[in-house]
Amino acid sequence: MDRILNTFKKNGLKATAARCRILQMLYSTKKPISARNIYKKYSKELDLATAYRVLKIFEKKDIIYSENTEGGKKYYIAKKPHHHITCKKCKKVECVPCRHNFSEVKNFLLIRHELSLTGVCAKCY
Amino acid sequence: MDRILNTFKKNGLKATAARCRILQMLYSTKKPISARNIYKKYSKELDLATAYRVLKIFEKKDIIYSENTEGGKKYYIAKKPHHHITCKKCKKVECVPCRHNFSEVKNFLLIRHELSLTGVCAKCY
DNA sequence: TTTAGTGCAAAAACTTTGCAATTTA
DNA sequence: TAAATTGCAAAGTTTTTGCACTAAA
Repeated sequence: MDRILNTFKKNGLKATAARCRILQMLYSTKKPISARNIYKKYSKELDLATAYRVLKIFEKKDIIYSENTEGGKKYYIAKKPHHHITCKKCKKVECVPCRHNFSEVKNFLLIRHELSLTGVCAKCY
Repeated sequence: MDRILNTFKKNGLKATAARCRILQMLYSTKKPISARNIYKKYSKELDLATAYRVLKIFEKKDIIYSENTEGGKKYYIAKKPHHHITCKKCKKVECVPCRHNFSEVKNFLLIRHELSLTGVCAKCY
């Protein structure tokens, strides 16, 4: 909880109930999650528009990361840079460490890279 | 044009006007493009729903590839595996060859990977 | 008490679907 | 001519926005 409040203070964000809930949830799952899924979990205490707004500002402050998926944008916490692989059958998501260095992209200064991996997990194979 | 008709024949697809237009367009740009953008270009001769349907079936047949972006799904032709980098300022899109081998993902059989790169191009820097 | 954040409702943007009419092979 | 494809209209999803109200600092 301190960690969360610190994050807000460091980033000049007011510590509101909505923000606490959302960041807490992201910390606890670590898997990428959509605004709608967060909203579903807290539909009584949280508006969907607020979820979208909070996630957007967290990303802008580099508190969380995002990736664009089939079902829309998903957000997640990342201690170390990593990516996700989704099992095509059971939809399980696992983290994959990022081993790549993209500084070599010609004529571009790289700002961010987003890698989306799809496969079949050992169980489903 | 022969190339296009051949592609349809090879994949058991009827050669309709809509499909020809769309595949032609993808061949000529090679940049990722959305259903809506294709529709805009041909709004008189092509329905938006058809564009979505055609693109979906092309992808299923591995005639084209897709990536999920900020503004929704985009499709493109790829001779060799490659990715795209978008300039954050001018939105220009360039192709980046794919140099990566992801066979090493633990406990997963990899089916596809999608890499999205964002940076600032030399002109805008 | 001032400013930033939220809820609600409406709308914009993206995507899918059913069905009748049309087109292709 | 039979089967696949399309256009149209409607609806389902995802995301954004304006505005009045509320809560945090």
